[in-house]
Amino acid sequence: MATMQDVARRAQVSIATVSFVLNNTKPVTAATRDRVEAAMAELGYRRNPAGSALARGRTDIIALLYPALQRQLHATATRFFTSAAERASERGFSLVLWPAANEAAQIDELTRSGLIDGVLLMEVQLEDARVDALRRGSTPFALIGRTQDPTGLPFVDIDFEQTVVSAVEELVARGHTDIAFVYDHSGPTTLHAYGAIARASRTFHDTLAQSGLTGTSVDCRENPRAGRRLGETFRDDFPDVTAVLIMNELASPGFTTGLRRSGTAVPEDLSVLSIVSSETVASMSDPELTFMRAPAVELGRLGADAIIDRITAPDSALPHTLVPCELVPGSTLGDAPAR
Amino acid sequence: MATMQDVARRAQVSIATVSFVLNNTKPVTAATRDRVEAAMAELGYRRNPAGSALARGRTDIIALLYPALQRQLHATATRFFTSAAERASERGFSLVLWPAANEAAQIDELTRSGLIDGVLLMEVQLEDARVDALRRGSTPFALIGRTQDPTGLPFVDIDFEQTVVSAVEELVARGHTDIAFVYDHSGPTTLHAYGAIARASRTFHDTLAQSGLTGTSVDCRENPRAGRRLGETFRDDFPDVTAVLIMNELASPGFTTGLRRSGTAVPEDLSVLSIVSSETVASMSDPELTFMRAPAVELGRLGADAIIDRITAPDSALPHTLVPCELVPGSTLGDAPAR
DNA sequence: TTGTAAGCGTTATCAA
DNA sequence: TTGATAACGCTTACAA
Repeated sequence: MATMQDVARRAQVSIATVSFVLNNTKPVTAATRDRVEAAMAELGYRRNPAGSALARGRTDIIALLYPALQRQLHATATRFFTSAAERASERGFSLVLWPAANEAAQIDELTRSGLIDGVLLMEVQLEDARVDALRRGSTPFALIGRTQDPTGLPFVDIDFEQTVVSAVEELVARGHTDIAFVYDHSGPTTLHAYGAIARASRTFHDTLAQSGLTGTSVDCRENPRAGRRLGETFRDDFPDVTAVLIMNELASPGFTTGLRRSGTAVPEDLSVLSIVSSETVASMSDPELTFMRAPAVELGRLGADAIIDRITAPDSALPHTLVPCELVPGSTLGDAPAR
Repeated sequence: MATMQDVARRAQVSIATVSFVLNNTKPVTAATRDRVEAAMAELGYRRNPAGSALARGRTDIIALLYPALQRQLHATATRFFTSAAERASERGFSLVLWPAANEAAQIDELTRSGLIDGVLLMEVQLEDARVDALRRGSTPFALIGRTQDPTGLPFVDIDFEQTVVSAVEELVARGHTDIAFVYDHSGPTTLHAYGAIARASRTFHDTLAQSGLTGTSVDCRENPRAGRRLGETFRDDFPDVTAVLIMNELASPGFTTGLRRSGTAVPEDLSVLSIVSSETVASMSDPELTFMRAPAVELGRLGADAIIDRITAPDSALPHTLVPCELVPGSTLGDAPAR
């Protein structure tokens, strides 16, 4: 493994000069530059990141923290990741998924180690101990998601409010007046405390209230079987509901299965609109779900930009970016049945 | 951020002594050890990995290379990852998902950088340029998967041969004599050249041949819609087939949907057995798929052990471990219809 | 424009 | 049992 010293020797220059051409950090005559580059090529030289990190105090590595060990890494989340990684790479950083760092203590550990330059946090909860840990520390960070009060925090997030408003408007425009909102109500081990759920749910009720309507909240765990069970008894349990907003990607295909099995016609008897979902899962359902696509690719890019900006320009304005989901037509949305 | 020097000063010992207690690398009197540990605690000292890496020439970081930027990170793959990460952490290593290193050149880049101690490779193809690159280099590596001829390579993999044999036996025992095997035949951008497909397909035909039967290969892209289209015309296109072995997790729920839509009763008219799949996806199907579960958790652990053994004991025997999938009952397997 | 040399934080050898 | 000290590979004033 060739070192800078080797390159310098071969190019007959000092080690400093090699560094200058490698990093474009000082002007170098074309001739010397050529010699150095030739030497690097011949030796197959690669900068040793450990040495570089030690000298610069930076590693150009960003950790994406996702509770993958506890929660399932679902289709949408993986898109965030790949998109963010791609963007980071464009900007000269490596973004890696760090699975073993999802409690406050582990975050302390990771950030104080100096191994990484910044942290991108996913699956943020309304009250999130990890965010507190990051705040206390000095490692730059950004959130994909938001806490209860994200003032003073750099974040990018899905615009759940706007998404739900659009979704409800869509349903109301089609004449629906009795609408249910399905999501996982269970404790903080799943989505309960996640900002996503909290914001969407509140907006759902607020928006309906403004139209003089009231909505129903329905609980459903995040797996296809729970969705199916819900679907099977839905008509009996909620006879007046004509449209369902479901924010539970994993349960959604099961839900339509359950409806079909119990003889509930979709969308004739019941419209279903899945929000914050993806093509892959929506097309597993029968009929294919009309859904609102999570802007995973865009948010991934924005998230990467957010954390990299924090690192490279700590004084820049904090990003507070919200991106709504976009409606993708399917076969589960219809007009309210006549009464 | 406290350094060793700070700790040494505070504990009134030399920096070397601090290193000895930190790494348990030389005997130290209980008294001094206590002083040092106290100092570390008081200062909240953490070892700086960059310095350590530079001095030791090791980082204790393992990169899991998965073509996540090209292929979708599916449910089963994420289980591999989380399981491997957990095991690595138990053994004192960090295993991170490295998205931007899936071509030979990038692998050179990554391994020569010295940033990581080892590489765990997923989605291995029969002829895999990445494996060649790793062979040429000196970075320890292990495969989750196999090339055409894996002799001399450390690997753990699904026992596709055994899995398919069991699957076929199951179907034959139920009287099926006309069996189709569904998978994605398309080019190397998807599974085509992956060992998984090649091995399973060959075994499928061999096993049937031994029973004096012949099987049919059927092409289907890896997405739910392709599965559905296939299902919709399956009866017409393959009127004699009574059982389907499908190795295409993403397409499988769509396939049952297509069958149902075209009036093909499962399992009365057609049995379906999905191999190398997972609970999550199998239960999205209606009826729920009988499937053979990919041993993701076990293989993840074994993969982590494999690469860590290569790093810590380069002379140990090369692992050649195969683990078959296990049958999980569902509702899509039945006896062959009487003729 | 290029070179010298002092760090960056650890590890590990060699003495004491 | 402990302490000096020379690496490890790179960056970056400061000098020339």
